[in-house]
Amino acid sequence: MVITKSFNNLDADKQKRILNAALKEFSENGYDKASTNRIVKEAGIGKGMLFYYFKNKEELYYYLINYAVDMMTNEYFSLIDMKEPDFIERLKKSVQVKIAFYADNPHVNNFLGALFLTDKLELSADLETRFEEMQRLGFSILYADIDHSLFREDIDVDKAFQLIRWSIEGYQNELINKFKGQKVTSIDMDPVLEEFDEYLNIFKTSFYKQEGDTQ
Amino acid sequence: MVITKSFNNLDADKQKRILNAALKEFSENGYDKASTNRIVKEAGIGKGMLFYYFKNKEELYYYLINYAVDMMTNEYFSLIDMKEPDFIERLKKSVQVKIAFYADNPHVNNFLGALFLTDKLELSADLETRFEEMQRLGFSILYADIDHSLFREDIDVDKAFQLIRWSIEGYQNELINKFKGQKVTSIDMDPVLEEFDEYLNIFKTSFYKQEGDTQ
DNA sequence: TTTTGGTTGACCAGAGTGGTCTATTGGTGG
DNA sequence: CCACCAATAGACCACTCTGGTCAACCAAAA
Repeated sequence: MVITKSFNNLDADKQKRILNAALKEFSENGYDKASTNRIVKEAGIGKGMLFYYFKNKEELYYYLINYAVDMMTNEYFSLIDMKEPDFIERLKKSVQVKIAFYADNPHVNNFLGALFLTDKLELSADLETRFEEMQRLGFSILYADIDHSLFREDIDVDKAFQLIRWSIEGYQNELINKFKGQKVTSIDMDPVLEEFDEYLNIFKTSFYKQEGDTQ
Repeated sequence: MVITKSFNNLDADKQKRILNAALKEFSENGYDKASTNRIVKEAGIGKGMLFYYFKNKEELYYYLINYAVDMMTNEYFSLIDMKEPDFIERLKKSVQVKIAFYADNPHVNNFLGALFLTDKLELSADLETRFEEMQRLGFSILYADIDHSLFREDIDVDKAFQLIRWSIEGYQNELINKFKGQKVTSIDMDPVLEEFDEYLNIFKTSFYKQEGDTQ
């Protein structure tokens, strides 16, 4: 990564404004159709500055990939308790972390998601391995050292993992759609988390061994 | 809807090529950023023809909305067996219908999905009501006359519906991603449907009353 | 031979593209 | 007070792409 010293010396707020604007633009339109004009307008800076901070569109894009991967690993993954052996409990906590992360970085997830769907052939080898490492890390953070014995004997645990994960994703998307346009910080999360718990408890009562079950 | 007689008299293949190209372009880029140039290239027709068939971009878009809603109601919803009282069984069948529908109309779902997320303020009142009716129909096709008594007493049936629906959506997305770029017709669906059944059977064993349960 | 419906792509004005550069600001050191 | 310099804005550049038009062409019918 080239220096971009000038950008790194900016006050944190401005940095974030620019990065969020750029992440949003790229994740919504893809590399080619992303517009630097829209980025500077959204970020509230002059056109010249973007190319003062980053030598061109491409370098900005690479910077964003590094940034997004860093944020994901340091501000999200690292906060999840991998000691928790109960899959559903671990998920409950990870979702709370995710909400806080999303409030600060509303576009990092979408950006990385779009990057995942993109043909990565054109990425530098270094970036690609970093990205793949991040994916592996995300995987193990969800599944490593999970206590399989909590699940009923008559259901396939790996498939159950998937079902639970997909359900959470679906619930998330529904929330994002429902609260579209509202500031995350302005939303009262308590009833949301409560409802979320109810959903997960259904999985607990139906996928887990119940007290009194013959082992 | 304006006549567009010239377009309706085209042979069915060409119509479909044009409609599919347009549906794809609009669903991937939204109305403003959709390009008529890309549509005609993808459809394999001259630029002039598009504006010979449709008077302008806007009319094409409205035609597509009508078309997509029609297809959805007549070629998809109408083929689903609403007599089946078992929620999961009904879903199993509806997914098979959906796969066949998707093979013929790979972009209708995405187009309507994008339309749903769009701010519908700008749509004509007529189109909007048609669209909403379609949504209501889709809802009742899934949920009407479902036998709730199949479910265990200790879980919230409506929430269970959601969990199952989200799981199916997640599985679908995974498939779409996995087979991205391949022609749907070239895919061997048997193992897919088998795996799909296994997932749904997990729900059956865990959400439904089991034989021997005290009622 | 003329007419007619279908078809193409060159072409248009205007908007948008990534990127450059000049002019200006405000602060700092001498 | 001057000289310097990093930071900043946005007018501007050549170029591409936009939705839409239109003259020319073609095959078949009359």
